[in-house]
Amino acid sequence: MSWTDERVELLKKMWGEGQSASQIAKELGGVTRNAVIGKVHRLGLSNRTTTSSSKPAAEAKEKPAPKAPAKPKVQPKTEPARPVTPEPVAAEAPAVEPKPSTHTRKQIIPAGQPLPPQPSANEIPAEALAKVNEIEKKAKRLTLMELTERTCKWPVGDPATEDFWFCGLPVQQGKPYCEAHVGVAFQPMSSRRDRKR
DNA sequence: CCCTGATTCGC
DNA sequence: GCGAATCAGG
Repeated sequence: MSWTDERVELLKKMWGEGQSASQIAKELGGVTRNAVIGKVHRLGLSNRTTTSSSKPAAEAKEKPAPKAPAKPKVQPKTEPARPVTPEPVAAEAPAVEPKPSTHTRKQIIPAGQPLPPQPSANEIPAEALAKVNEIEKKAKRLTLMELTERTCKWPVGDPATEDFWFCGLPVQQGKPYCEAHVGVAFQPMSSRRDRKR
């Protein structure tokens, strides 16, 4: 297989969408993820919002923009870090914690469903739930038979209905669910402290 | 172990 | 230009 315009176009598109090199390679067929990555680099479109790792920015290799005048902004710290509200860390929060989240919660748990390890009727972080909702839209919607060692086995819908499927997204290493579902499935039981935003 | 992207270097 | 091998990191 060679890099035809079509294939390159698809590559660009998918890469732009944040698809992983392996996924792109799978889609294209006839090439490995290495080939895809190699091509991506040759095309010059490398960095993007990667899912993990990579090089933060140890490099101070500034590419002087065409007209960008040098900006001697000497950052003492590499981390832009979020300006933490200068608040004298008193004891624990005075109890009631602000609940900005809109409770437009949709009942995602019908009834009599053999749900996986759910934190009882516990209160799952609204954020985690929101995350789940989002990814469920992109879920692979696999059937029981289609599940593999690496597909999220989180069930969605009512098993007694046609509207039932398994997430199917790539699982979190080790766990049986994808990242989002792991988030709601495994609650440390006491992780109620602040959120990192 | 699985996965990710980055780089190298012979072809 | 290509991409397997290898590397580095999660």
